[in-house]
Amino acid sequence: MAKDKTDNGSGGGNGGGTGGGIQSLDAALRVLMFMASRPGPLSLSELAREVDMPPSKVHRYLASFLHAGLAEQGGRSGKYDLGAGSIRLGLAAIGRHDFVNKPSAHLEELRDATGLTVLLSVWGGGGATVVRWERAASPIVTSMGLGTTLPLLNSSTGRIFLAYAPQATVQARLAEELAQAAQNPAVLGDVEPTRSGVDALIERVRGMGYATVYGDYIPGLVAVAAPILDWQGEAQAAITLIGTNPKAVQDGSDEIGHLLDFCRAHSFASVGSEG
Amino acid sequence: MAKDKTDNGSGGGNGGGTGGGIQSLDAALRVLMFMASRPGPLSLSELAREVDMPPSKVHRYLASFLHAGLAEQGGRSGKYDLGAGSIRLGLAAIGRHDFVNKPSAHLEELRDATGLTVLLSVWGGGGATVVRWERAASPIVTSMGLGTTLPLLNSSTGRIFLAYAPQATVQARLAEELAQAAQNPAVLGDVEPTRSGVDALIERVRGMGYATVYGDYIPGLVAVAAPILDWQGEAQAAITLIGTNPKAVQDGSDEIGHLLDFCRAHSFASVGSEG
DNA sequence: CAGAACAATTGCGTATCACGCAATACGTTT
DNA sequence: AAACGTATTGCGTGATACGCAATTGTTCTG
Repeated sequence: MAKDKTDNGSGGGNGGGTGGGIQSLDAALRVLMFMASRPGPLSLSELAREVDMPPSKVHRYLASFLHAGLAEQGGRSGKYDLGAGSIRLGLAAIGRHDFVNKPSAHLEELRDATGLTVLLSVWGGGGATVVRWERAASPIVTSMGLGTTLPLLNSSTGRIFLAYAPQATVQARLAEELAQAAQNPAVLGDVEPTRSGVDALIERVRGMGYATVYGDYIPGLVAVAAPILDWQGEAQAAITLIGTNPKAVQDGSDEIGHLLDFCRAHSFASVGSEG
Repeated sequence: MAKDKTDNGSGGGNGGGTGGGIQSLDAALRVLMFMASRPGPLSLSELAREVDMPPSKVHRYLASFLHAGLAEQGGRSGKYDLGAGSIRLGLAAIGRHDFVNKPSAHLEELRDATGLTVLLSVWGGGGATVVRWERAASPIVTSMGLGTTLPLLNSSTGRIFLAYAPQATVQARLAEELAQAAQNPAVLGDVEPTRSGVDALIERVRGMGYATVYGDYIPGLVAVAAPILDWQGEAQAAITLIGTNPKAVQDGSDEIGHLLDFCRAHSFASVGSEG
């Protein structure tokens, strides 16, 4: 009895768009992922407006996120941001990917072989993010470190993802940087801030299998980066060498040879032309 | 108004443990964070047993996680694991994390819990530099303040960086202090000013997870310091407690317990062995 | 310093929906 | 082929998440 009230078949699963999930959880996770898509903290009202939900609803989601440590609330302003729990979650997820795990154990060897600072970056959160690094002895004073997000166009690391990551992945960031570069064309020495200029850059990088910059991102520093490719030939990670001596990153240098050997050893596809 | 029927206060908010969150979301996030705490994929039944929930409940949570990309389902066995969305979320959080400002907001609590002066230092400018501090009630007159650079060998703060910062970082400073100590061996009470003496010190600090000094740097003051570690196990900052009572910094004291709790809460690696 | 304007938070009732149970589909083992 | 264990899916109902609106807290303004 009391059967006729169930006209929608909602209880528990549903046959609709989500495909068997929980509606409130889907809504909550949409809020969480939206927070991840934004560069910084958000106020409750901003967040509620952007995800098109009542503030009280979002507030209760946030209370649960706070409790789980996935989000944190900034002191005075009361703005919300991702928290330490999100970092733990992300590190756990990163730690399971062989494309990060395998190389990171050997970064030290690469540093010793080249004498340069070594970075391992992955794409996420709207940019190339440094997740491992090994410092060289030479005192490189910079604000860079673990967690740094590198630009797409004027860092060697970014250029690797530009050339070897799926277009859809980098598109949003590319549009941003192109718009920004249109106002400051000077910062991009060797690239035209246009669609065709970018295509030419991609061709150039793919042809070489690596990317170099000479003080474009940080004056006085030179860098060279190469991709770690999965079976589809897409970049899962990038390895970057950073130093001060331009000769170290010139075509055909021993350092680049070591870098390419390293990336080849940890890739499931070859960097060259054939697939 | 003021109906007396509100005995549980369940609707919307609740007055219980979570503090205003959503129960189903709390449960779902417990599942997610549990997955993060495990090294690899888990089957539905394992997961359900471990978090003590019915499998069907967990299954619906996982369906939502799948849609959000936070989890993925392994092809053959149907096991569940963290997905690309977790990486995106984590990288977004990593990019915003600040190893200085996040702990700074809670230094006051540590001071109140211990009754000691609290310092937060980072490595910069060629040495351990004090960037935050909370003065305790007892007036400790010293020439120390913001921007003070602490010695590597005979301050507890310096010893933390000696033991937990990359060798390349502290190398130059270490050479300086060793050369200086060779002329004045007296100032280093418990350490031989030799390479092997330093190695023994490092081992000692790492074994304990913290470092103490008794008036070595400033006569009449005792100090204990512990590291805040990033996910590579390297020190990003050091927290130091300073007082006058030697008993406060003796092994097993409450003050050291609070210090270690504090550092653990702000670290992404454990001080014990290494990660 | 008072008051207004705005944002964040919290009660409350009700319609909704997530939960538990049990049946089914799926895959692997004997 | 049969049997077992696991993942998945309907279903009804009681718990509960939602929207609304009152309230508190905080910042701007006169």
